Amino acid sequence: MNIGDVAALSGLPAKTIRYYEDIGLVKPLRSANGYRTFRESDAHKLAFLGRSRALGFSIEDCRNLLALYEDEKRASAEVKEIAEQHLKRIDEKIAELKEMRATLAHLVDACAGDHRPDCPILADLATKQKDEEHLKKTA
Amino acid sequence: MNIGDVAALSGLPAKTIRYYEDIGLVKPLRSANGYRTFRESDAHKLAFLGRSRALGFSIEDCRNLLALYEDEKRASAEVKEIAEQHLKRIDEKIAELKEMRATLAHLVDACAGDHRPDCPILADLATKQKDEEHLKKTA
DNA sequence: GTTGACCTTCCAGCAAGGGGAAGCCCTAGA
DNA sequence: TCTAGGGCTTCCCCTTGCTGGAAGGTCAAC
Repeated sequence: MNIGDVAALSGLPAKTIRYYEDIGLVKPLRSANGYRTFRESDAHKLAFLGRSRALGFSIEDCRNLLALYEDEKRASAEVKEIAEQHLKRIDEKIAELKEMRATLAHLVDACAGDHRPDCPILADLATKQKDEEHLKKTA
Repeated sequence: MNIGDVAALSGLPAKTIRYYEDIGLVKPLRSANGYRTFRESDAHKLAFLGRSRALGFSIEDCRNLLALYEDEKRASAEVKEIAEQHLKRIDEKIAELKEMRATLAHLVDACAGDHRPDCPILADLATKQKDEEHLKKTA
């Protein structure tokens, strides 16, 4: 298989596949003309990577997951550990975004959004920075 | 004020402040020895930027917000528009993360996490990529 | 033989800074 | 007066995970 074929199969852009070779995630063979030649197992790995990435795993996580996947003697605990860590990071990110969202929604609500210059959003952005310290100190 | 002072005031690292000057967000003066000299208004802007960034606005959003902030004749509608767009992006991101989270939590739950190699997480990562297409085609 | 679709490598860049080197500047203390 | 230290400067590379483009080789079809 050439890179185009495996790209179509895995759903990954050819550029991404070359990059994955670059960083050692896959090791396709080369044919006489210099083209990359992918085996079934390479296509399989790439699909695995695509799926892992889609779940938000970092490249380093993917590398570890792939190694575990290929290790017949792995302990599922190792896989679970990686997944749980990632789950935790996702939860943290969600919490962070929700907090932003709450503040922002509040401000958007308070803003008239008309032709006048008065704007609670700008007022908040302009004043909070010192008030926060103030509040902490005086609280 | 030197950069260290304004860094302490705004809570931004000196590196970040230099970067913000680089990309034209602030324009501190220079004293004879080459040191940056920040006015009150610069400190104010930097705090504004810090707060905007903390709410997740992109640098370009920040640039626009800052311009509106300084424009006495702005329409609050313009500010609101930027904030609403950002709110929308946050909501999309949260939705995306929640979907990842759901899948991942499901898999983690199903995994024994012991010394045995059998692992639903790996099984899922290994098979979903083609099944998905399959499902779409055969559905 | 010549298009046009592939494929190759390399270089540059995105966001939004962080790390660290090499080298001024300024002040305080012995 | 010298020296140590801390702060400041510029510069360039590193990060994550790719993406785009330029310059050029290859291959199958017409």
